[in-house]
Amino acid sequence: MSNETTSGAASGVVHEHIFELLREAIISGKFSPGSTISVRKLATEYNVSAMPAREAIRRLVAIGALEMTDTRRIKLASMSSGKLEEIRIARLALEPLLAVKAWEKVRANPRLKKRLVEAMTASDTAMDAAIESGDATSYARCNSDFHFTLYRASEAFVLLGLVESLWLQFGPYMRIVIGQLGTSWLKDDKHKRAIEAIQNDDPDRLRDAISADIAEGLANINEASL
Amino acid sequence: MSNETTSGAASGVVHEHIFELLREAIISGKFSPGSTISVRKLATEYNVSAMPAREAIRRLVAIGALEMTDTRRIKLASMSSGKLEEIRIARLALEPLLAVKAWEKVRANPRLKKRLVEAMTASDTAMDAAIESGDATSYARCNSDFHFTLYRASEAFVLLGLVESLWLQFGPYMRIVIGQLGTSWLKDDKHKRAIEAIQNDDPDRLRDAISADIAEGLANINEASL
DNA sequence: TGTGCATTTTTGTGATCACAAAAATTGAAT
DNA sequence: ATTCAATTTTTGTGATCACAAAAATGCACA
Repeated sequence: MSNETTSGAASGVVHEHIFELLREAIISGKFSPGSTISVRKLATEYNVSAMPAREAIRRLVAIGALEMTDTRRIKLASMSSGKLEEIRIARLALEPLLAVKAWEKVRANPRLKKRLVEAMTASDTAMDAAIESGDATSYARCNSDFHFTLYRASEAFVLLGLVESLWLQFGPYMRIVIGQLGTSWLKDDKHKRAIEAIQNDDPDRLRDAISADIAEGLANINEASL
Repeated sequence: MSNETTSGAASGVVHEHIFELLREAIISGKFSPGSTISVRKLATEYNVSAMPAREAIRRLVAIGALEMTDTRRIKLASMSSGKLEEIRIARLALEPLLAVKAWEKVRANPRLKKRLVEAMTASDTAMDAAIESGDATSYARCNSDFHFTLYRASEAFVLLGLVESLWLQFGPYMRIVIGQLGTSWLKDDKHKRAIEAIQNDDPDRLRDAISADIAEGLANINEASL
């Protein structure tokens, strides 16, 4: 009964829809690292059969967002100081590049540039609101939105895929830190600096702002949770 | 009739075995970019049922080694000059880092260092033989072995995953170029420089050797196939 | 010989069942 | 109340079937 999901599958194929839902849940921090995920539980939760859940999980394992234990149980990717250091290095190597590439894409087209700046500002404003109201989940999503709005503008989809993989790996832990410490200590001046750098066509300043944001964010995880 | 494969699945789980076989086939260039891959054909070829083939394909699509067309057909990841440029940037950003990390790991331990140098030398020697005999497939595999022998020594598995994804994307096209032009024009002095740099504890020279090797290899693809 | 339509085959996807192994639960004995 | 063995449940994996859509093939017609 009811092959199609009751909510009406967004993208034609069910397992891709489940993948997106699960991905969003991970980024937003709706799973705590200890919790276990299983094919049948996921299928029940999203009201689909086992196959789409299996395929979604398989994809997320493939890109490092989920892990399989030695006994083939599924859980969020574990974290360690070494892994976090690797993520720091990789993000610092890739994300400033993506940011500058995005700026290069919109640089010559005032309309595009205006649209990008507006979208980034919108995410940043929403993030401020999330900080104000202490909503950690909303903060995590807005922060992700801010960065990927910028990065997507680069149209560099290979690099984008690598960076998405990294975000899925540290995202849940960022969320936990915020959950523990609250949002009052968060600042987003790096984001505002990045927006200004794009407006002023200053790639060096953009690079620095993104680098500083990455370093600060991951340092928080390192201090608080390890 | 024989659930277990007649050859006795190497790693306990069938779909992982198929994944490794398919991965190896892609790296070695056993698929031409035009050729189509399908669940049932793959299953028949490796004498397994459809499920393990599906899961292996799903994983390789997730990491960018395979692509799905708009009509959900499966093929090798396509290539373009823009994509190749992205791969170049990402490789130059990540692989020299991995190489230096590997050197840092073995630096203090003469036994480890000796073992690494010997393994790299072995791959390099085998690659020379492949160039000599004009065996493009063997060359592709040896070249991959050389780099990943080094990178694996870093024990930086997050970075390693990113780089593996990149190699699976450009690997087939490197193989094609070699197939078209033969192996006589290939040099591997960059590899020998990398080995010497490790022996002499010269990370700057190691970084440069790896960077030069990447730049040269990808430039060849760019010139020959696009 | 070339062209367009109809038929057949191939293919990705979803659903369901079986099975072994791991985890969770139960319950009895001390 | 605690411990440990026995039982039950959960879980990943493999196998198989159905279905719709796309690709390939065949064939008649010009």
